[in-house]
Amino acid sequence: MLDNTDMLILHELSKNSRLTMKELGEKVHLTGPAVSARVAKLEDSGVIEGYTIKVNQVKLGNSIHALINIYTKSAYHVPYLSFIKTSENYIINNYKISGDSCYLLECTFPSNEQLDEFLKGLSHYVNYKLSIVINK
Amino acid sequence: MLDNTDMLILHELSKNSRLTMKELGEKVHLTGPAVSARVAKLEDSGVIEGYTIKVNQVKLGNSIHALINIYTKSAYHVPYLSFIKTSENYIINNYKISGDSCYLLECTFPSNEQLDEFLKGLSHYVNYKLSIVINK
DNA sequence: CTAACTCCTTTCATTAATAAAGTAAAACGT
DNA sequence: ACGTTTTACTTTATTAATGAAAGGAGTTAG
Repeated sequence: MLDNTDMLILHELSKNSRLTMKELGEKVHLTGPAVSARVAKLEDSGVIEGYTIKVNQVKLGNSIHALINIYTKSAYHVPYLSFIKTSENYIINNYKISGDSCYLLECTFPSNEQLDEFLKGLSHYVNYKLSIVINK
Repeated sequence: MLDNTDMLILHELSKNSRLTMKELGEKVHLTGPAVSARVAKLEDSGVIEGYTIKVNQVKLGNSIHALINIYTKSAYHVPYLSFIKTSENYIINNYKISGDSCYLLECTFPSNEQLDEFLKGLSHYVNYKLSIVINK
């Protein structure tokens, strides 16, 4: 399915997805058109889901990175799920998980005020346990 | 510092970081060179930290997405940190966090065998609580 | 009022992307 | 074993984007 060259391509594009096909080709020892065809295949097969940027949230003013374990009070999760949709700008990920809690919610906030506001709303729907990311 | 156009640029590049400057310019109502200069500024200021791809880990054969709460036995974290460096291929993120546990470790594995192997090694250095991502 | 600065557009030369054609090797069926 | 098809690549040529340079409009400061 995927050979070593494909893995190299994924590795290089993970490091820099704005490489030109020519540059990428040089890194994996192929010509531009050849590597371009491989990348198109990786896109079509869904291995490459998209191209994106890493944004420094702190420089955007979002200095608080929070991980919130969610414990739904009832088996009915819809109220929680629609609540976090209304706060989409803060949400990075919402993982449904096995184990202790039902979800792990990853968010960023500009300050404790917005975090507090968010938690106030959240507490209407679920119980939670808050962790703050200190590093990495 | 950042105006509305910059935010639009970040939004569009988050959706697709391989847009040409011309295409990006059309989306934010600027010419190619103008938007190119703004993007260069965002890079220089560190707001844009890099360009990357979203890879479908399942299609890569990594069907298990694990979140592991780490409880270090001693205050000395180095053995744990060097252990996860030896298993770098599985690791996505290692967050140092406040709250109950010391770290939240995010990893992917091809199968339970590799996960089991990893946990066996991990248990020499720390206590842990394992969660598996079911969705999103 | 002018000078300096910022932010943009336009133009143009350079460079990359893309489509098309051709080649070589591998896989397939008979 | 043979010809056919497929796959993966290179080369070439056209089209399109990038990037540098020049210039203009609006803003700020002296």
